[in-house]
This record gives sequence, C-alpha cells and structure tokens, in this order.
Amino acid sequence: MILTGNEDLRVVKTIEAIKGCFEDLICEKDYEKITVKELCDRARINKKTFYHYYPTLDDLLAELQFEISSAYIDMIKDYKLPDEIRKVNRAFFEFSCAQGKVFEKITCSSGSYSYIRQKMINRVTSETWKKSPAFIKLDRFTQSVLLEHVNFINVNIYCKWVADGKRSTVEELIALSDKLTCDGLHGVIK
Amino acid sequence: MILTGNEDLRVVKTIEAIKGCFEDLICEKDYEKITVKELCDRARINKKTFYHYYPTLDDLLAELQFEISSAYIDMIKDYKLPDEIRKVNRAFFEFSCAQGKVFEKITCSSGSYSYIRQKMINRVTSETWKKSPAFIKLDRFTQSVLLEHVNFINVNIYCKWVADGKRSTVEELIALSDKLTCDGLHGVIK
DNA sequence: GGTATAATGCAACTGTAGTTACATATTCCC
DNA sequence: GGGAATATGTAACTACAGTTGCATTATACC
Repeated sequence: MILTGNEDLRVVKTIEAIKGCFEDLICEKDYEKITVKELCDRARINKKTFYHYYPTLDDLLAELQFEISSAYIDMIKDYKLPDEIRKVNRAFFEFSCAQGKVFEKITCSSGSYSYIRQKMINRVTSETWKKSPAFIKLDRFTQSVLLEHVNFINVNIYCKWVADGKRSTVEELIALSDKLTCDGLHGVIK
Repeated sequence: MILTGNEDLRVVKTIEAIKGCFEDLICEKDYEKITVKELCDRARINKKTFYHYYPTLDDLLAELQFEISSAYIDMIKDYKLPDEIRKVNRAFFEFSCAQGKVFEKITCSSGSYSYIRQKMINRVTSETWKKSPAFIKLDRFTQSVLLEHVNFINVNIYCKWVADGKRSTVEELIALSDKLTCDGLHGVIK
C-alpha cells in the first residue's frame, strides 16, 4: 500500500512499520531469507495485518522498488529515444549512484529476486521509447527487444560498479554506457 | 547429481525419476509453484531421498540448466571474442532455437528464477572472452561488464522471440544480435 | 465525549520445507 | 545365491506460510 496522507492513523503506523522494518531487513540479510514472521515480529504487528496489505513478501518488495524508482522515471519521462539516449544514460547513473543501500541491494542482489530488475526496466523504458517515430515503425518483436536493451546495459554497469567497490567515477560509468548503447562493443574494445 | 554411468541402479532410477518429473512439472506450471512434495509424489520417492541429492529445488534447477547448456558451451569454447562475436551469436541462436520446451521455460520464465540466465551467461562467456588480448588489458570492472553484455543481448532477443510466437527466422535473430552487439542502437534505429 | 466503523490482534488450523533416528529393501560383488 | 554395503523408506518432529472466525482496540466523525 502506498500512503497518500488520507489514511487512518493506524494504517499509517502499520504501513510505515512494515516498510521501515523491511528496508532494515533487506540491508541486513538476503531477501530470500527474510520471513514474514520475522518482519511481523520486528514491526510489532500480527501476521494477519501483514497479509491484509500484501499477498506476499514479493509484492511488498515490488512496491518498494516501484516507489524508489519513481524519481528516476520522472527524470527521464520527457526524453526521446534514441536521440536523447545520452541524457537517459546520464540520468540513470546520476540517480542510481546517489541512492542508498536499499536501492543497491534491491537492484544488484543476484538471488532469486533479480527479476525486479526486469520490472524496473520495462516500466522505465516503455514510456520513453514510445515517443520515437522511428521506434513506432519497427515491428513489435524488435520493439520489445529494444525496450529492455538500454536499461539492462545500465543496470548491468551499475551492478558491476557496486560489486567492484564503486571505484569508477559517475562520469566514467556514463561514458561506458554511452559507448555500449550507441556504438556496441566496437566502442569499447577493438 | 549428474550421472556418469557407474552408479548403483537405485541411484540411476531415482535421479532419472527426479529429473524426468521435474522437467514435466516445469513444462506444466511455473517453477515457483512447484513443491518438493509434489515432485516426490510424482517421482515415487520419499522427501528424504530428494534431499539426499539436492539441498533445494533451486539446486536441481541449476543442475538441469547446466546440463542443457553444456552443448552450447562446447560449440563456442574455441571462439575468440570480440573478433569472432558473429560466430558466437550464430551458435547461440542455432542452439537455442533448436531446443525444446524445457529450455524455453528455464530461459524465458520471468519469475523469480530468471537469475538462472545470469548463471548461464557467466559460465558461457567467461571462457570465450578470456582468450582475447584486448580484453585482458581492460580493467576488471569493464571486463565484468562485458562478460555479461553479449549474452544478455542474445538471451533477451531469444526470450522476446519466444514471447512473440517465434515468428522471425533464426537468420533474422542473428542479424539483429550482430547489429546490437557490434554496432549498438545505431545499427538498428536511426 | 460517545459511538459506529474499520483496523488489528488472537488463537487455532492446514500444508509444506527441511531434518532426524531408525528400519527396511535393493544392489553389488564374491 | 548369500552377505556386506548402501540407498531408500517410515514416521515423527520443528518451523514457517498463509488462512479463518472471532475478539478487541483505535480511530474518525458527529
């Protein structure tokens, strides 16, 4: 549940407790090892209350991902692909690299919930591609391929950057992304 | 457990039953919804026996993935990247498109086990890249990015091809892959 | 402040994951 | 074919997921 401000105080308290404790747990251990029980114990709520708001832990995770990436969506929503791809790449890394540990864990964890990456990818890119006349002319199959293409490249670079100890600068990440997205391997290696 | 031919007949019977029923189940329903219990019921074995061979269902899935992709690994193991990338792309699609439903489900399912893609990706590409002098000269970070880059593009194309009802020819898939890997977006869209 | 409404808690339930000690059956190999 | 080795089964156990009916509490609104 995403709070709007009009909720019952009990709801606000419960949802904030659920999300806060969930973020803590995500930072402390692998998502796959988090149980509903321990989340409820920590948030001081009954299991029934949790299930009242979320069918499964995966749904809570998806909502958190949705909320976190919303700011990024806003940044790129007016850019046009493929012409403004460099702006999209820049926005991605300036946004992602400024995020905290929760974003990092959610985006990079290689466990069974990396599918979240795909959800994010689809949400983000479909909005920007669809404004391109050249894109509209492509067949649906090629469209669907391109839809995930750019963001995978960026998520991949971001995750490897984290795994490497964040030793490159944001500008270096953007430069690598620009090469791989615009020019392919030949931009990086001969 | 991967059978070598020297095993006790009981072991052969058990392992074949486990893998056979697991493949059937994968074709019938989402992997996430398969339980150890129903696999054991179908394979006519006790839970204890299953856990004797596999710590979790994920491990069984990983082993199946490993076995299925072995033939592909053999095909590309002598190619050198980035020079022979077109050969790798061709091998990928000629192999993947000839596979059956189990491969399709394992590779394309968008659920929580799409991480299998990553495992496959890493296994496949590291062997081919490491023979490239130009690759060795790159920093570790860029290396790790490239390691997943090519195969993601191919897996992505393959999965979209399946989702689209396999309407393109294998040659069209290879052509699209060649453009995206070698030349980036500019090879596909202006 | 009192009350109807909605949120939450409680307790008990079913089903599955994963483990254990021990019993039994199958296979291997002589 | 017989006996040792080992694979598999049985049954019972703990723990958690997810659900249910009913009790209780907090909140909103008059």
